[in-house]
Amino acid sequence: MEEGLRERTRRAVRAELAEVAIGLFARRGFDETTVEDIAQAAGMTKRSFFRYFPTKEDVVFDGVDLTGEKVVADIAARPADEDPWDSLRHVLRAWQEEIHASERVLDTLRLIEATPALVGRLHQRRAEWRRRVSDALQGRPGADIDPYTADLLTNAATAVLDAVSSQWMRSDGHANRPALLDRGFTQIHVDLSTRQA
Amino acid sequence: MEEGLRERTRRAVRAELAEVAIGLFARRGFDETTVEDIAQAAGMTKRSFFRYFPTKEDVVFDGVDLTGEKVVADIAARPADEDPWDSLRHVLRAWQEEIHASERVLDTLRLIEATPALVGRLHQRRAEWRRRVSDALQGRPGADIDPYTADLLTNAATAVLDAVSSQWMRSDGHANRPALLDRGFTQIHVDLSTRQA
DNA sequence: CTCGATATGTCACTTGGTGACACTATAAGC
DNA sequence: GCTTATAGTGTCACCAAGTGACATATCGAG
Repeated sequence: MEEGLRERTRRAVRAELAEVAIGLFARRGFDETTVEDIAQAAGMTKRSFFRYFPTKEDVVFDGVDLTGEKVVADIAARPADEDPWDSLRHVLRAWQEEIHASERVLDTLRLIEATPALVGRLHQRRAEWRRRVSDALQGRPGADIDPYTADLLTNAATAVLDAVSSQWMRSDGHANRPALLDRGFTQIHVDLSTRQA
Repeated sequence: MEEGLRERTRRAVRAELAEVAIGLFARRGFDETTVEDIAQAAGMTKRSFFRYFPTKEDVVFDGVDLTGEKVVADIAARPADEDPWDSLRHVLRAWQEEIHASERVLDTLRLIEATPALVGRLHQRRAEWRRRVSDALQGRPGADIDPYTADLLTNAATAVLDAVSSQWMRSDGHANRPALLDRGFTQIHVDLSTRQA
């Protein structure tokens, strides 16, 4: 039980740290804010900050986690005979609906877009995520998908995700993310025919 | 004319620096190699290294430049009434054929894949590149493409590119990049119907 | 030969990030 | 109530990536 308790308080500290950090970033900018600033504002040392987040960039992604254990698991849980493109659509749609409500996402995305280092970090995380999704697609029971096609599917899905985010920001957060996602998944088709090249 | 000359020697120095750096990275790893190591091996100071490359990461992308002014220009140069997806395919295919021959690309890609920092930097560069391509698509005379669709097209194209690279690495550089690209562009279709959501 | 631009070296500094060690508070066991 | 293990924190020293300022060397044009 101590395990759970510790985890809970740890998460609380992380959340507070993230809160404080985002605030400072929004006001002063990412590069202009030092880790020591954040730590001090949160009442701790620089060293302690790094006990909660591995890098300065990661504090931004705390709330808006795009890595999503959940997504990977959900893919695997989908009916095995479902078209993989549809599986991706369903899972990602559910995920979009979740974060659609969340406040702060818009600010966070703007911050990321305005900060090259954060763009890099985001895509780095997403690269890991994609590999796992791609594996999940291939690993489905009875799946007859070659690695190249699996990558194609996964990458195309993130292509839609990125376009959704861009459009959503263009609309100042007014656009409907799930609707945009649906539109993207409809506009893009992925053929599964392997025998071709 | 001095302009050109300076540019030429500058490029030579950059190339040498890149050569040396890649060599060290290959042997010792990216993180284990310090900028001072590189500089010293190339007969100069750490400070001078940074006069040729803005960051340690960038030295890796010197040869394999994925930013490609050229690609953007080529897009704009394509017949205005051509299907944008086909334009992308043609331009990227030509580009793939160019680098297909190039040695060192495989090593470089492996290095990138093995180094999170480089993955981040690669995608960061590519993000900038994509925005410009997307703009180019919309800017074509007579083009009736909304921003969302333009992003969708561009992102889908990079989705193919990424899948090609992955597959190519999986095959230890034996696979035919242009052929893979064609296959990807054929497997993925992008609808241009705007009126939908 | 002199002048002016450009490349380079030197030095000092900031910042992200890490390892080592000491200290404190808390919770469990006696 | 006292002891003791343990997690969280502070402190300090350190490395490496960049950056700005300034001095110096080099080299081509006049």
